[in-house]
Amino acid sequence: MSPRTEHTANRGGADSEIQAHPTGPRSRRVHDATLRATRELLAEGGLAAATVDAIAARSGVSKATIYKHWPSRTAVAAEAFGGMMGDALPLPDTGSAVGDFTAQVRQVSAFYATQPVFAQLLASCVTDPSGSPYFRKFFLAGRREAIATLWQRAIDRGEANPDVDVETATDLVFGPLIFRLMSGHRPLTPEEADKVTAAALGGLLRK
Amino acid sequence: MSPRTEHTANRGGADSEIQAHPTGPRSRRVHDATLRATRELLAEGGLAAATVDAIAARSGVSKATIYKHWPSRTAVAAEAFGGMMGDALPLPDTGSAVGDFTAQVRQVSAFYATQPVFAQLLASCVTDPSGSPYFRKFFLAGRREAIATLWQRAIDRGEANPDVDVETATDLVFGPLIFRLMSGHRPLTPEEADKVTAAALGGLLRK
DNA sequence: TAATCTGAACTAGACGTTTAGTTTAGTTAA
DNA sequence: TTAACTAAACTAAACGTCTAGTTCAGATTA
Repeated sequence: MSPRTEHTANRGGADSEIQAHPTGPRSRRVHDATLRATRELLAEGGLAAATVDAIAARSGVSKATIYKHWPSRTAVAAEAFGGMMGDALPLPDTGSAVGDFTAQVRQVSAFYATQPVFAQLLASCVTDPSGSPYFRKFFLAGRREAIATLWQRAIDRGEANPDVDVETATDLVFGPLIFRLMSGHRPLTPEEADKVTAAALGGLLRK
Repeated sequence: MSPRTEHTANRGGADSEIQAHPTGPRSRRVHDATLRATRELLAEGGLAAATVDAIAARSGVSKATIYKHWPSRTAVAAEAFGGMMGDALPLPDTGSAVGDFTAQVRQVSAFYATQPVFAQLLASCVTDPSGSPYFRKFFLAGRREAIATLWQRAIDRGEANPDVDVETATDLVFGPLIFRLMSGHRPLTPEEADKVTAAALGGLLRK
């Protein structure tokens, strides 16, 4: 079940930070219309164009109702944009850890570089913490799952260092990309992606 | 010479993205007063408290003049806060690459975790690109220099992998911290910092 | 005198809230 | 079966509040 088509209200549990919202057939239509309009606006003009007024105007859903379903503009945008990342990033299966990680980091790097909305959303979560759970659920969760799969394969093959946990491994390969994305001190080219992957896999110290 | 006490206007060159500004004795006073007031406001209430009106009111410098010296609020805040990072992060010298890097990453991690302004500034640069050069000059440059020193030592001792360039090494150790800082998916504790350092130094693959 | 700064008003735009009234889905009861 | 009812959900529009950045006449100072 994709999170994008799930409309059941959330009442506690692992995702308790995600706001509960009405769930009837009317609400489902409203929910979908809001997300669709938001995706269009994000594609056209980035996060800045997806103001709540613009979303309301285009979707035909009133502002008051939008705020019944989401806690903030950032949350709406994160849920709306979230699915696009997973769709754009197929899970590689090259037969080796080096191949798998290299391919995945290149893909993610290219996605970041060509989709400014990603950086805008991440930045928005800093000033609007209510958006963070949405960002994690609809954006990061898929990436972390993908890496977990690659990692387990590498462990099974005896290629991965079992002293490293998968969370640390994930952050080690994606962290540098995020850093560059945010501060802009280095480009996000495929060559740079490969250098990061090689350094992460091989380590900084001499063997 | 510290960047914080440098008041010469910038006319082209490596920092050409930094805006030129008036340089006489009056301007120097104005410049300093603005930065001092901004630092106070940042310390008291984070970036949100350092509005341009508040900076003008506290410093006695008018808004119009502030905008003669900096291109945006983000730029003022980045220059104002920049120096505090270097001051808080002494360069370690433990005698080994593992020791040096572990110490430095722990320090930086603690700084990020306790200084919300850092994340706020980084986020602000995404929506206000004119702030990025200031952030890089007054924030990142010092960190990159520090790592360059540690890295050169490690190379000289034969500990570091010479196939990795210092830029990649820097991003590999700090990237994961930045990533966690922005998305909040993992805490920035000393234990986590050590795990990141160990993974970065040793690599993800089995030896 | 000529560059620089002040002060204050002004523009433009956003978020999120509120209010008053309407629509809908579903349930009860005749 | 069908009519009436109810509670939840939605709409529309205005409102309050905040902020970044601009403009300009006049005072200050190097």
